[in-house]
Amino acid sequence: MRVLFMGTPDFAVACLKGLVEANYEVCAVFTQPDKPRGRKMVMTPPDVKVYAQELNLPVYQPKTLKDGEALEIIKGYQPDVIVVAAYGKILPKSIIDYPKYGCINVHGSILPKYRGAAPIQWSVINGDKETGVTTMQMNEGLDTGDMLLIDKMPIAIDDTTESVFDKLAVMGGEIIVKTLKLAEEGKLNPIKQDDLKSSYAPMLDKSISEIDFTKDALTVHNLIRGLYSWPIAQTTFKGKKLKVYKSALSKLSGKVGEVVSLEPLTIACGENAVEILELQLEGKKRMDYKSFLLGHHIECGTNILEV
RNA sequence: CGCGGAGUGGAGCAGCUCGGUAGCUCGUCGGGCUCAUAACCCGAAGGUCGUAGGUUCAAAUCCUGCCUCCGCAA
Repeated sequence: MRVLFMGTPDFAVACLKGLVEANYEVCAVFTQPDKPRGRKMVMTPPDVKVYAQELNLPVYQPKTLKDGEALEIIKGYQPDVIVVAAYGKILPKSIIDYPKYGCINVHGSILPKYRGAAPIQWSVINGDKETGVTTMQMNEGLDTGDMLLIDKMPIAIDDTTESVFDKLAVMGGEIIVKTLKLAEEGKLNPIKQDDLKSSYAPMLDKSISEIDFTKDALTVHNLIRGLYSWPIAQTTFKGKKLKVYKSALSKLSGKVGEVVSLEPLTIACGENAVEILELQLEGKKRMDYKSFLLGHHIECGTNILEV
């Protein structure tokens, strides 16, 4: 089975890796164009490109798939199936319909929940106890294709978006191989998505990263771990941005924003409190709460929102 | 040249405005107290103050270049 792969970030790398290690013939890889990143705007290639080049696979980074050019390239490889994982571009019908087995997408949620760009992030932010990966037969809609296989896993209270990503990526690499195998054997059983149960998980942006301590501790904690490792939940301390990298739930309580313990640093929320374990003040390095307290002697009872 | 913050013993910070031989909290090491301790008491080690120059009798502190880290913006 000739596979053409499309994907961009590390999540997609795991899928590609799964295919390669299962000895599928990956004929070519499509990924997003290199983009400038970081403070110095250095052009950085997507993770998938780096990995594909290690394997000496041909890599294509078209700006768009909508002109006929991409389709021509694809036709040149005559793939039996196109596997898409976190590619970040909409595929036109002409491409979706081209391969014998169509286009199969690996999605980081239990569809139809969390269609869209950031399913994993939102499942953590919302405090879901379970998530998973779904493979689907792509159609023209946004993650609306018929579901092929689903694999589930629990989300622990101390999981972060990053840790869930890692686990789901591995599962993604496995489920896509299973899916292709069943496809070849004609044993797939596509199931229509129930649109009424669907939800949308839009790309994250920094506008939601401000911590609202009036919410209950669990909500705050979910935001912190859901935004890890990007864009990181934040609050304000002495007029400067304070990013919170890691937190845990505390049984203590107090007025909103009040420091109720220093061991560890614990801030009261609308209900209960969160332990702030790792943080970073604007202009400073990321550090644990202990180091932070050495340089900023804060006392119990201080309202962190008012200093 | 996108905007801004920062580089001070192992860690986190103060000192820099008003130049004059380095301080705080913690850690480390030694000793003491204690049934015991991450608690307490006494003592010790450890710093070319990012780097290269300049001004000066004298610079962590003022001026200039460079390096590195970080926040914002992209």
